[in-house]
Amino acid sequence: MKNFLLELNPPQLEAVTHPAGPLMIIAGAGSGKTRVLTYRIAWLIDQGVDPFQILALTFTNKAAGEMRHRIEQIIGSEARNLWMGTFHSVFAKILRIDGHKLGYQSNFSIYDTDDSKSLIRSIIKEFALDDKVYRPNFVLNRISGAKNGLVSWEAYAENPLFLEEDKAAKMPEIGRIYKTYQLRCFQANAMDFDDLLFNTNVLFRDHLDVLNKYQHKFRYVLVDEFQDTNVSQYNITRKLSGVHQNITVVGDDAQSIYAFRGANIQNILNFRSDYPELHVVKLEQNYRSTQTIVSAANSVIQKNKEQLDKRVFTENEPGDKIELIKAASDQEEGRLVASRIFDTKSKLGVFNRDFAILYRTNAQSRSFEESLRKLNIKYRIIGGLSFYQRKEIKDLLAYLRFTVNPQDEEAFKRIINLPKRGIGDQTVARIAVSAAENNVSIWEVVRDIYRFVAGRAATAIDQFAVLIKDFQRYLELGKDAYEVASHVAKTSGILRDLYEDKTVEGLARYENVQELLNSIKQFVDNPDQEDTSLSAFLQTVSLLTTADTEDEDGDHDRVTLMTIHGAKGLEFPYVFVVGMEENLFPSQMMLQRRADLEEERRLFYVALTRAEKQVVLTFAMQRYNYGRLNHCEPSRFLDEIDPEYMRLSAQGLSAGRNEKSQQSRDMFDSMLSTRASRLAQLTPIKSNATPVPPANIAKSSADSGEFTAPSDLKVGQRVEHAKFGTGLLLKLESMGGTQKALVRFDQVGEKTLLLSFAKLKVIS
DNA sequence: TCATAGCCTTTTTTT
DNA sequence: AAGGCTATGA
Repeated sequence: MKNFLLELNPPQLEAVTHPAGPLMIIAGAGSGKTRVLTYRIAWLIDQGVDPFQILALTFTNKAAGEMRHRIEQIIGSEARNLWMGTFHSVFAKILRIDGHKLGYQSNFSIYDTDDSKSLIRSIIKEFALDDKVYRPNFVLNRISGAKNGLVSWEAYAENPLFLEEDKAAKMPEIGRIYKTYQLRCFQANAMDFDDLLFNTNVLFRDHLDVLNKYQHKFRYVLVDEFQDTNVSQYNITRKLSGVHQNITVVGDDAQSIYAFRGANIQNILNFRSDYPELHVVKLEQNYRSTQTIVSAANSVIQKNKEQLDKRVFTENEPGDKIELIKAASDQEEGRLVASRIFDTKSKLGVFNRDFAILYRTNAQSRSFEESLRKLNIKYRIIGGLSFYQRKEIKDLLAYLRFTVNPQDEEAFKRIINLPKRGIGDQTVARIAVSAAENNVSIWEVVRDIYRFVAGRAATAIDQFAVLIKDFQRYLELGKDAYEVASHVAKTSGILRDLYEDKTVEGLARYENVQELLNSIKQFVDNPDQEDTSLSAFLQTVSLLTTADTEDEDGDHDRVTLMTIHGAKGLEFPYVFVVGMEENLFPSQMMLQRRADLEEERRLFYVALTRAEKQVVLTFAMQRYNYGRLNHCEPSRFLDEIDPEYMRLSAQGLSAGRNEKSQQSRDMFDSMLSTRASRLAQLTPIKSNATPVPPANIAKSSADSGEFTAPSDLKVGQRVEHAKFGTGLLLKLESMGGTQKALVRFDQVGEKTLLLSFAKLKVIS
């Protein structure tokens, strides 16, 4: 143990060996945060703390696994007894044990976003509301936001602010939808992601014996990525550490990128007032990146108003400048990045695994996949449409879910007519009515269908019921997850249906199901896995994080492709941050509010600071989006990097063989020179420079952060749009912070424009 | 009553 | 580009 401590610098050592009481570690990018957290846990155990008494909450399950592994190397196999995992997985476990006090059974289902959305959609339909006004996505976000802020449906219905906002957004029924949604989840013995945290809060609030149990169990509570916790999560940790007060949080306000999920920078500030005895340690030395990268990242993040006082520095070598590459299209962007990786590999003798391509949206991965494949460069994609989101996988999982928890309404809807057994919407609706009339669950109707419904459809339903009862018998016999799952796959007809589909896609789907069965087998055969029940497997699957997905084969030498969100906590020698275009990064949706722009900037900061040796930024002039070719402008963030640390690359010039490419070359040249002069005009950023308001969005009204339309825009005016020409403004509409204008254009007819006031000019 | 073709809308990040 | 919804035909 002692030897390990020798490797640490003074603030790191201070953090690791802080004896007891509340501790906050403000850890700048690349300052050895994970190492400190790991050593601190090892140190605690070395000091005689029982691993059973330590709870560590991490951001991904993979991070937890790796940390556990490293601790094991330091102090031995005792480390297995640590409680470690994501908030969601740890508290799902606790709810399985104690959730019955809230009326849930321990086999409760976990609804994913699709399930939630589908339930919301059916409630909207049942209420005979217009789903164009009540957009399921919006409603779900609203409910999720309430739950993450610990607002119950009861409280929501009484809150004048929410009611006011909903009325203004023309959605006065959201409170009623929220209530029904919660009741339906409860009846289905299901919790969504937010419920796992919300219900833990309720459990700890209403059942002090339970709270007491865990308060005494966990003498030490540690929270990683604290800047990304929301109120609901914060409240749980605060309660848990209420007795011993031994809470350690590690975070960096500059890397807070989950406000859209309810994360609250304010938590860091609240923390100080909640724990007057708080000890604060700042880790400011960056061991990861070159001086250039650290300085460039600092020059960007300094534009944010909202941040703690901190000075990240490094003693590493200066390193290469940040390169900016311009591409004609998204396809060329892919080619340039791929060939750049190819060249760097052969020139410097580095490996695929030394490169990461980071983008803002998952959809951007395509062009890079194609060009990497062409050059025979192996890659892995993290996130995106993951394995577990594929239809055939979700279908089988729905069968398994329904077998474990026959109250699961969403799983039922998914499988009742799959494979096709002639049970349509009408029949399902009739079952639902029957269930409601007799005040029993849907499963109770299905399992005794002849008692409730007679007729042709009843036979088909009875067959379905017999099938499920057979699956349930397997569970009762104590078969493990693999035995049940392979039986279900064979007997349900899913596998047979896919087998008969001889198309390429059908074959792939068949293999996917086989692969799922393989992974269940692995789960069951894992010696570390104590609980090999189907229920345990389902829980693990539904709480997997994107970073948790394993490499398919043992080949680790791959270029990594992922969103910047997915790159949190990771590092790579060479990082490409691609798609540096206005409205893509920063995202169009985020530009409405000042606070959100700051979050996008933090995201850019995270992207830059992933790199050890070099950053390459790229942008395209044209990009396919929603099946359309769009013209793009370079991102404002490019202007925010101190030009001292940047270099424009001449790459992207395809050799001019004809007039057309000569033309585009000229355009590119002039582009480069205006770009260069714009960069040169920027004076280096001083430490307390005031943020420059973005020029091309409407001015925010003071600091309220609300978007306001120019006041001179009125219905009936003639307006001009850069793309669509002139027209007549028919209607102005504001909904939930989203502003719309309906314009009848002379040339192209009526169009609804989103947030495009800046591009609308009044001409009469 | 059900299945399918074509129309229409969406429009970020993740547990 | 993809998924949901509606109209149409079986």
